[in-house]
Amino acid sequence: MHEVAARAGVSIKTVSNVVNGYQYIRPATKERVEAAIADLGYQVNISARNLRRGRTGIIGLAVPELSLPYFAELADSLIRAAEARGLTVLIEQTGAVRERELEVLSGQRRHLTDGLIFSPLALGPQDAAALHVDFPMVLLGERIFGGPADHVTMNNVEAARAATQHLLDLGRRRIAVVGAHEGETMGSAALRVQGYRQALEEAGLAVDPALVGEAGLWHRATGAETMERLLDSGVEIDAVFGLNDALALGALHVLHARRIDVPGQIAVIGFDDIEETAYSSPTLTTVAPGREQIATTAVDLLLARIEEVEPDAPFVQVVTDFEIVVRESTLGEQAVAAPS
Amino acid sequence: MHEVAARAGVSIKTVSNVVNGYQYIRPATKERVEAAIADLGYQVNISARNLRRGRTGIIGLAVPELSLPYFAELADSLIRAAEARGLTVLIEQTGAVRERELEVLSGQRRHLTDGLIFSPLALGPQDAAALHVDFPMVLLGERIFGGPADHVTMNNVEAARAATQHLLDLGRRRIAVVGAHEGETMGSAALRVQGYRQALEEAGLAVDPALVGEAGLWHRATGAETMERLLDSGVEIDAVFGLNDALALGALHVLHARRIDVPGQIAVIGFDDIEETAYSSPTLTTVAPGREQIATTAVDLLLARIEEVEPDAPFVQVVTDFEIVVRESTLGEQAVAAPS
DNA sequence: TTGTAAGCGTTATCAA
DNA sequence: TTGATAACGCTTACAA
Repeated sequence: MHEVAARAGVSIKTVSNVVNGYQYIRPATKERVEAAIADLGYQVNISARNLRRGRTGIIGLAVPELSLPYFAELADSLIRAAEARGLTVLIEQTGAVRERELEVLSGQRRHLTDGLIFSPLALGPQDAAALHVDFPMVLLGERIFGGPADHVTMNNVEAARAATQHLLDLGRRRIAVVGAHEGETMGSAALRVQGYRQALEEAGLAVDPALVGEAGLWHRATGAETMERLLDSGVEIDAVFGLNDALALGALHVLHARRIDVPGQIAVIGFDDIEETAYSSPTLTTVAPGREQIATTAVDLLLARIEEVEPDAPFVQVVTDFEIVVRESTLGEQAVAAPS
Repeated sequence: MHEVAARAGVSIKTVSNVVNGYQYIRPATKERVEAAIADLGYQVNISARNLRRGRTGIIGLAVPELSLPYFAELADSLIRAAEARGLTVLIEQTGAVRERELEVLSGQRRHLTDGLIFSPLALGPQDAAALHVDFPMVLLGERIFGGPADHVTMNNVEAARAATQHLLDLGRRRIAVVGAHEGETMGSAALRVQGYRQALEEAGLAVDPALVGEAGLWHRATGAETMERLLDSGVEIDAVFGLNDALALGALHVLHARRIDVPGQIAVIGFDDIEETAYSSPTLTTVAPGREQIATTAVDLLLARIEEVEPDAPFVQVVTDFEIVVRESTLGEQAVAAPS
């Protein structure tokens, strides 16, 4: 910057002003400075700017793992939303491990970022205190209620109720769940099972515990295992509600391997609307949670906190929309137009 | 840091020494400083350190998009590898758009990072000059040859030859390709088609141009479209080589929709070994490129450049191993043990 | 409209 | 083994 100033015959302050688009600069001066910048190929040193400004323009994104398609697609949307607002995203993977999720809240990386978008999966009620952080943070997902931070979530209960209702409307009565977390009272699993129960009760059906399959991790592999356990138990099943798409796709895999017709014998619905669901065989009916809306809302909320638009605004909870996307796994192959 | 120094009764230099694990500190002094750090909950200011050290501890990762499972899984591995070496990863999405790929090489973000791992998809021979950058960079993929940077790649020709050979070994003779890029002479598409041709020629078979299906983007949707075009053309086909898994899965989707038995009528093989291939119906035979090896190699190469272990070391090209993973889409359902 | 000078929180140099 | 002091490159009062 000194070199640029010398070459343009001005002070470094003026160079700084030009670089930062300060208004009151004589056009001639500005031109000279810009010429000097171009000649020397000067670029501002971001570290120095960060130090002085106390901001980095980077926001952290903490997710379980990018190899889970839902989080990969979410990260994609968040990166785009952040970029549109001049922010860069630093991704941290927690592996859904409690210790790592706690680290995210206190770690060194927080000094590198202006704020954090955090999708916790392992934190429990006992960790509520750790969420009282002194930096801007937006929580994603359903893990925390009344949390001490802005929070973007969807109406899980209602969405799960609608998904179950969709199966009931098709005449299914023996609807199994894949992915329940026994003993949990908060988090996506608990809420979605709650919606499932509600729908059944409203239809005047009892909830058969034998139909509720546990799966700790929500991966394809655990979905497959749970589906096998359910089938092996001999319980009667005419539909499956996978609490996320990965679980549902794992279940679909097992049903295919056992030559069980989907949706003829068993209809399947998932949750998340990851891209893969439009291409599986059969294609998977699922709940679309409005990923873009979640991403832009989260970034906007975080940016408002970072810029202290309203310093003492109370923490908000934004509930996003959802939609049931009907595909072959519940309606059959004739009824749904193939994509592509 | 000043406060810590005051509390411990030492100079800030000593605090700095303790923080950085400098060797020659009297244990008593060290203890006092550490106590003061704990009391005050002090944490070093990374921006200041970056400014002074001229390094940020962040490396950039530029990929087309995270919603493509291959790149999501690659990013996952790279983030883990970087973390194990004390580095943080900043992800940039280029959307496989040439302008954005060029931006990555010159953009402001480069000042935020110590180096770049770059997986270009759109740059062509005319952009070779832009790759002469003055910061540490490691290239991934097959887009550039003799590039002016370290380069991690796999033997695409050989891998594609092996994939085609696998189909030939099964007795298939009318092997279609999905994903070719006409007119291109470098890049994964060209190399993989080359391997395909080699295998056919070695088997004494002619290459039928009608069997080579174009697909610009390597997504499920384009794979589906290309498969439909091939089928509609009426050309005889008994096997399909998807140049990546997304294309192959898109093709699989169309074959399923048209009630064409896989692998009975048409066998299918993909390329990349994304997780989804182990759960599709049928599961997909594919080429596994050794993702972990690619990730750790890339990070190690980059770190060596950043740390200038050997300042003038010539650029290296590391060729990673591959393996054919045989699943139902070529062998049938009886022959392969199901996962889970 | 532009310049001067202070200071952001570290680390590096060199002396003690 | 430790301390004083000078950078690192920028932004920002404040002054001119």
